[in-house]
Amino acid sequence: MQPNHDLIFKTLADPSRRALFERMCREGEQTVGALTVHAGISQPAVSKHLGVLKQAGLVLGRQDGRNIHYSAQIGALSSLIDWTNQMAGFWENRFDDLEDLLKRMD
Amino acid sequence: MQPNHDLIFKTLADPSRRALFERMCREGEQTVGALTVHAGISQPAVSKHLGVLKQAGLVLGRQDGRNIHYSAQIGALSSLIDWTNQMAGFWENRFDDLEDLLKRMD
DNA sequence: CTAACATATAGCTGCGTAGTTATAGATTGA
DNA sequence: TCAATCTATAACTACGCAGCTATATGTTAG
Repeated sequence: MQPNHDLIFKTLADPSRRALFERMCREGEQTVGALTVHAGISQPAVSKHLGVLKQAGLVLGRQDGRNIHYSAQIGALSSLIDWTNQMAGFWENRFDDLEDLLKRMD
Repeated sequence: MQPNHDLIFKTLADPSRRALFERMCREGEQTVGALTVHAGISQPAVSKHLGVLKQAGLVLGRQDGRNIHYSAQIGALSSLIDWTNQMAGFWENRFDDLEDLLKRMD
């Protein structure tokens, strides 16, 4: 699990892509066709977005005949959570340092 | 606190911008000049990024003479945390539903 | 085998934006 | 007031990429 924060952020920065991911989180496995119906964009556009999501590890495809069922891989969000926690950690450490400094100034 | 997920994701999707934000989280208030030294891009580019970060509420500027000290507003990340929790929530609910279904099938 | 269906790829177009240099605006010190 | 310093804005360029249509690939049904 490298810190591929860039890939995750860039992938989720697109609204269409985020909507696709959200739908899969809400409703589980979905075929490309089903996703296309609600996406408001063309099927090729959906396919391309799914490719990007897959590349980022956010989604997995399971072939079933001529359908492919895509599902959200919630674990891929850990990268996001890690980054956020890291930022919050830095934030707190700075206050801890300040506190220490103030204590030493008694 | 609207769900301006789009703004937050788009803002943090840029590596230069994320690096600036990270640095402010790590080291607290920084002047534009100090940030520019480590950013690897020109001062105008840094200024523009700071403008975008500010617009997204991720950063705040405090004027001090001819310097402006920018600081990370860690609270703005709550939008990100909310979204992640929401996704995880959907995920879990789907398993709960499945569990219920299986129970009713006894 | 063939037609119909499901998804992916190719090729193109337009827009958004990150970067640049040049310059303006603002603030301080002499 | 003038020069130096710090930051922001203007104007431009280049590139990435999201969207489209058309078509290829793959799969099942008949």
